[in-house]
Amino acid sequence: MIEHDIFRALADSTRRTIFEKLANGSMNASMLRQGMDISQPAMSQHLAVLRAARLVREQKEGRFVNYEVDPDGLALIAQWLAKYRAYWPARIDALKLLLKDMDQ
Amino acid sequence: MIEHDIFRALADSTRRTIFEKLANGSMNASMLRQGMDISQPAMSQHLAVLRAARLVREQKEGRFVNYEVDPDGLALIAQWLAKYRAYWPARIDALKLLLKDMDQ
DNA sequence: ACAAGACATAAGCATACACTTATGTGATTC
DNA sequence: GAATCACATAAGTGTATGCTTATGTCTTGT
Repeated sequence: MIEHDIFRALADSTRRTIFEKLANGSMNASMLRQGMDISQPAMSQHLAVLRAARLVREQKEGRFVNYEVDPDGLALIAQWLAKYRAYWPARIDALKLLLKDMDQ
Repeated sequence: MIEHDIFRALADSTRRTIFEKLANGSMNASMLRQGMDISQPAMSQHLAVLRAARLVREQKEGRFVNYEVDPDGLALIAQWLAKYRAYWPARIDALKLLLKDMDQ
């Protein structure tokens, strides 16, 4: 189940950090490691988990592998969230923000 | 970190099922167990995790404890998701629906 | 061709987690 | 007021998970 993979992938704070980094621009695994105090295999394993969850996708470039955010994963979260829209109170600032951003 | 609690809580399929049940109407723990093949302590522990993540809140009624969806948790997911709005493909129906609902 | 670099995979290990059984707590019923 | 019910908590256990070190694969540079 992809839904399970997504939430499991995001349950780890290191993977959330990696994802956030990629959201600010595509990077290869070595660049991602910079300033993260994480071994090369650990990074590779985290990226594999994020890939399985479709939160990230790879693009091989020679001996480098460029990683970028995969919109599919985010779309699936949005879909999951949309199921519960009946519970979103209109007052919540986060949602207003959301609305504003999507309006343009 | 509440963000961590939320994703960790949703990483478990049993807890997602519980949450989905509650989204269809408030229930106490015993009612939630029906048709779920889960022990009473296990249910209690799952509800504690969902509570810590602010995905669910309790309302004590005598010796019963009624559980309902807590919009705060959902709002926090929406907030998290909003950070990556640049990557949301415009085509996604779930998001369009979302937008429409929030517009009124 | 060979050395080195970028990354993936394998195997082992310590910790986290979801479950179990047992017990505790507070509210209701008889 | 004693038994029962609804639920929480404690303690123990097997499995999942995230890490490590070691090694493999493919590409690039010389």
